[in-house]
Amino acid sequence: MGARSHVKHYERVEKVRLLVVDDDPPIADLVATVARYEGWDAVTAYSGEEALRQAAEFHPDIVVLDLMLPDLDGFGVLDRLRLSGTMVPVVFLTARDGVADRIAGLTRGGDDYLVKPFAVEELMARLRTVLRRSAGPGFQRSVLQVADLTMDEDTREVRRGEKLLTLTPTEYEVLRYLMRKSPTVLTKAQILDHVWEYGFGGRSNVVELVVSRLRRKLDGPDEGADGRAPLIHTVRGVGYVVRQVAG
Amino acid sequence: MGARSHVKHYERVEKVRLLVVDDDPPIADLVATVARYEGWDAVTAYSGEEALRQAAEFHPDIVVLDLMLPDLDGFGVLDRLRLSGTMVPVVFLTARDGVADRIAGLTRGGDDYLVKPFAVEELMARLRTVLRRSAGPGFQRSVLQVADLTMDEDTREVRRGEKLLTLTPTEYEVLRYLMRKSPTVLTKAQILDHVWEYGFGGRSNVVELVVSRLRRKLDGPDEGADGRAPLIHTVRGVGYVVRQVAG
DNA sequence: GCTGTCGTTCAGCTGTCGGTCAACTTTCAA
DNA sequence: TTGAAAGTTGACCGACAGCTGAACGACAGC
Repeated sequence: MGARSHVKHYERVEKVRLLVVDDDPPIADLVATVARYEGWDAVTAYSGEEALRQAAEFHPDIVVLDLMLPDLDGFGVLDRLRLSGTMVPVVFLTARDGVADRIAGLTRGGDDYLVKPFAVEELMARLRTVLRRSAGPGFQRSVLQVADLTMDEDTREVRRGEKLLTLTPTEYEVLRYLMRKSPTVLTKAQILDHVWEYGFGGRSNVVELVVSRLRRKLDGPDEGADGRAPLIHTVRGVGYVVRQVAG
Repeated sequence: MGARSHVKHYERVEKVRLLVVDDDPPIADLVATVARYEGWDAVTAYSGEEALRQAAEFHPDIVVLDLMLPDLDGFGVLDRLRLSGTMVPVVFLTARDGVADRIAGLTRGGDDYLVKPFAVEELMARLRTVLRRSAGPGFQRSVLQVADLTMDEDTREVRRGEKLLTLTPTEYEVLRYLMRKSPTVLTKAQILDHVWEYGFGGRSNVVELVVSRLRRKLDGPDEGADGRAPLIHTVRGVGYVVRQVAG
């Protein structure tokens, strides 16, 4: 990745060790693959017992834990993890209309949760946040910056120069992904795969549409007067990229 | 958290050392996790004997002590702690309809108590208060401030500018949590998990409702005349945040 | 026991968001 | 030069998150 020098947050020296627990192998593998692609060490477990074994052997820094497991459920796994003395932070996965009430309480200790189906970038962002927070007090803010465009991932403030921008959730996610990968060119398929929930059927011009709306907010509605130099560039036949100069 | 300069209270240089004693591991771990999340050093003990051992080794600055313990009960632990000469402050945990009267005498020395089930923010607030008090006479007031909104955690006075506001307990807790974490955006789940008692099932629009009432009290009922610039902002799809400028 | 306060549930309303569609523009190759 | 493919954007609308009035039950103070 190399081009991450613009990401001014706490960077671990050693690889992050991630344990993914989900009884649905494709999901577990998807998450593990994305994490490895980010440079992390990732292992998977498809059951509660396997998860406990892996946790004991692998000593993960963070765990992604599905609540719905064949043998021991997510809460059981968590209890036994805690009983064994480990304080490893956990991000839970849960079905949308599943046990909504049982979700209450999951964000108390700095852990977090996500409903399925989730978007991969969303999950990775939560994992990074939880890791940063659990790294101790005085942890660094995570601020992405490209040219005069800044994004504070804690306050969700996005600024072009001094001007504060108001982005919708989707716009925010797309821009974050583009900024994080800047100055790499991303295909529309990549953006779709990372920002939208896995299993999103509609393949249309959603990405183009969101980019269009983003450009208007970033550069100003009027090209001439208020307009600044565009930051999101189209690479025809390939995709989009955020960087200062045209490419 | 870097951006906590608006919290004008006594800040320790070294980490606070907390010992949590509860025979229910999930509860003890919950408290320990939250404390670590706040940047404290925390250890747990699941029995009276273990508590005494930990106290001798770990030299905590403060102790959270459940009264109901398998071997030695909370009073016993306290007695032996005091016999060993330590004056470490203690915050007791007790069942709701437990021995409320016997507790009363215990809170003399600057100690405090809380009935189970409690809300984690409530517990952390008490711990901070007790710590501040035990830091000696002439301890600093803890006053939270965001823009012209101030909250005195000792007197529970909340002011918008000069105007004194009257908040209900729940409103006070929600606002305190929001102010303490300002300018970070908090999800409704986080607020629910931290301000309400653990084990609170009600997964509804309580948070929205409290925020709605808070806004009316903070900004004035009438948007135009008496109305001030809103301080609590909705971040659609995410949660709420308290800060001066719109986000 | 009565009364007022507080917290919660419920339900209706409203505005926002995100997606589809289609018309329009730009780019590029033949 | 011209046509097709790729990209852009305006118009539209269904779904739903969030807001709030109303009502109710629990509880504390008198």
